[in-house]
Amino acid sequence: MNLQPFSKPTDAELEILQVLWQYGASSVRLVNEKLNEKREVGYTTTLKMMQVMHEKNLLIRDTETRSHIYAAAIREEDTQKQMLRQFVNATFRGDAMRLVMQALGNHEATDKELEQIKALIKLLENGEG
Amino acid sequence: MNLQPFSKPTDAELEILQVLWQYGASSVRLVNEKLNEKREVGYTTTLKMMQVMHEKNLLIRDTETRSHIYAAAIREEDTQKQMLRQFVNATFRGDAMRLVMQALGNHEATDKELEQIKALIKLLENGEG
DNA sequence: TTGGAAGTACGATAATTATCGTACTATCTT
DNA sequence: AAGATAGTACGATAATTATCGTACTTCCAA
Repeated sequence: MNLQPFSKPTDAELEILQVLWQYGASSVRLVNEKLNEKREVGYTTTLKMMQVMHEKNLLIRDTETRSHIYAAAIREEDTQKQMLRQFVNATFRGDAMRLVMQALGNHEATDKELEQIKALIKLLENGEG
Repeated sequence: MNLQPFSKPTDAELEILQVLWQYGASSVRLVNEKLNEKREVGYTTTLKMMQVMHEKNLLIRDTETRSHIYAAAIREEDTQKQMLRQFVNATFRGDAMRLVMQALGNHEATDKELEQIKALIKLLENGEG
């Protein structure tokens, strides 16, 4: 599965993917509106980006209806996983644990979150070893 | 401190910063050699990059000696912190805890690392609230 | 049935990044 | 002192990304 060599989406492409992951298959119109909640960007800019992403096989689309419907061609979790790996390598010289410590240390961890982590640690401690 | 608005270094810039963080102040020659352990890159390419980074205030340099000596102008930990924040926002929609869970889940955590995390959790549980 | 609204396609362009060739300069070596 | 060596400066360029204007198309509504 997932044979293509992963090519990191750009920041702007990621913004579009986020919208599609969050709201599911959508028109350019909707994506553009969501983007504009964060920053100003022209409609045709978003359109062009999504067309290019379609060519890059980052998006699939249905052109049956007049306003074409786009969806992410890659799964959010797979993408996150790959981007995380690259990020850790590039920024933390491959030391994932340092990243975790940083993230934990800076984050205002809630009780519930700490519980989650403790549960995960337990799993890891017993688990497949 | 750190008044400038943080502008994310590019991937290639980060590679150079990594060398300088790891080996301390260095000549272009040395940086280029280290880069070439990973991928092929021409000497003048590295030189030019470092000159540009100097203009961007990412590097400082000492031009006293014939072969100029460059050093990172930004601290590794500060940079990591800021990049981590941006990465989490862009890739995990701001959910740092999801990142931690992913990183922990994918990482083969050693006993020692789990101990570290447990210690950190304890700190967070008692600590400053 | 026609005119406007909403859509797509596509080319042009600006900005940024990465790359390197070439010219110039300073330093060693013999 | 002359030539080789190692360095810097800098301009040109390719590639990529982001942005948008304009032309064309389709559909609905008056």
